[in-house]
Amino acid sequence: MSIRNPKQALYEQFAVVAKALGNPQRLELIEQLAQGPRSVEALAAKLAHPVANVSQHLQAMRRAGLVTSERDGKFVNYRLADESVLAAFASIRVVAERHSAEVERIVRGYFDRRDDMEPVSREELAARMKDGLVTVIDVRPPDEFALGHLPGAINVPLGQLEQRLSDLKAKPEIVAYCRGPWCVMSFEAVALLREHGFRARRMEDGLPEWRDAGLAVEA
Amino acid sequence: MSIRNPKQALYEQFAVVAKALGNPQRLELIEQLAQGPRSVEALAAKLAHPVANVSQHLQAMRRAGLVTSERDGKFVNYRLADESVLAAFASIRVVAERHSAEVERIVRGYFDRRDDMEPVSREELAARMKDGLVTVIDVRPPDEFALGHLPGAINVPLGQLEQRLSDLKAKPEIVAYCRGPWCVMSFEAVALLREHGFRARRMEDGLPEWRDAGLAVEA
DNA sequence: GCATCATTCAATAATTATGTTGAATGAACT
DNA sequence: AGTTCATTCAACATAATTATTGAATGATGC
Repeated sequence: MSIRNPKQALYEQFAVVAKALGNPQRLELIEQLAQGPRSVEALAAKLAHPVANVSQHLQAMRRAGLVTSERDGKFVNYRLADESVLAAFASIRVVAERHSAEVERIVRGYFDRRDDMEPVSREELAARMKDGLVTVIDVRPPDEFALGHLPGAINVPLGQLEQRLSDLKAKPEIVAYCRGPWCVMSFEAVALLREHGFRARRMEDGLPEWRDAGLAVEA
Repeated sequence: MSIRNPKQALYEQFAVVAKALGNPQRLELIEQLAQGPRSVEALAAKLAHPVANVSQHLQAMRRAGLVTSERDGKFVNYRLADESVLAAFASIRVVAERHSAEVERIVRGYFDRRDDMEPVSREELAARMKDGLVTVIDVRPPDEFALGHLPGAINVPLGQLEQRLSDLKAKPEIVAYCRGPWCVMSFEAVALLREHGFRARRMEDGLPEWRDAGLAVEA
């Protein structure tokens, strides 16, 4: 159909946005960018993908309005257009969690200790932090931690957690968080901590959701 | 990459859902299904597309978990999996409205009287309806009206509006609504009513949003 | 100016999505 | 049993997406 009415034209534009979200690599880029702005090179390193490939995906997302870019010296930094992009990602995740048998299978297979983990909600954690009853650890890599983290959180990247167990104060409970609701690292951190006798839980969401909820972030 | 970690596998599933939303025809089907369950034939007639084509799109959406189907006699009725699908659609629409220059262009070109139209919010309309100060007209086709509409609304399909102007009581104001926020029919209805001297406005959302907000629907 | 280096472009090949056509399926009814 | 008819399947052609490679761009700093 060559002649389109305005409604069809609008729907095509909505489809452009959805299409831009319809690729696992781009979703991973969004998760990374939700931590903070990044250069193409940094993103390529994180995802372990060729730079040209990442650049193309970023440009596709820019065309769709999901991200913006800004040159800084010889680097081009990309960032999420705004929080509505993360909201769209979240709503797609909800649909998948509710209706995809495959998601359920993956979660069962790899996150089977999930029910044991009794995730802590943002609100609950904020309350417990105020009482000083909890040690909060951020298991993301240091560069992501540096761009913002929960107030008072200590940065213990997952790879170093085992060696640094003695650093953790013997508060009643340890809460681990990372990039977002399905970020694997906090699951593994909690499992490891429990193996060593700590009382540990996950925060339900990651830093981006915490920030979007208007809660305080330390830089 | 043939070996995938659970995170990548999850992201692939999220991408499946987003991809299923990444097609204008499927989005139109979702808008239709948001009005109520429909058979393949009915949907094909609404969209003026071949039945086999619509069937394939519906099956793609079913695989992605967006819709469910149920046989009723010789018809197969499809319906949205749940309200999270409409929420995902809405969040994608928000991203497009905020960041797509093309969407802005379309809206300017075809909906340029939009600012004049001072849309009525659901809450405001609900209040005015209670006071009996407003005539509510549903400009959708009769079959969609029959599946549910605002309490007290009268069904005046857009094509019949001009002939039925005399039916409209001289209440202080007429409010028109249709399928959703970007449904063209309510815009055109308001423009036509104003040309004939009526004081008319649009409701901001459509019936599906009204229903999802928990407000009363008449069958 | 010239070299460096992050990013983008261009060209290719492989895969996947899309629309069309006509035939197959399968439930309902005679 | 056979007919009808809504839906689905199968096969094909076309278009779009994706990853990969190497070259081009363009800003920086010597």
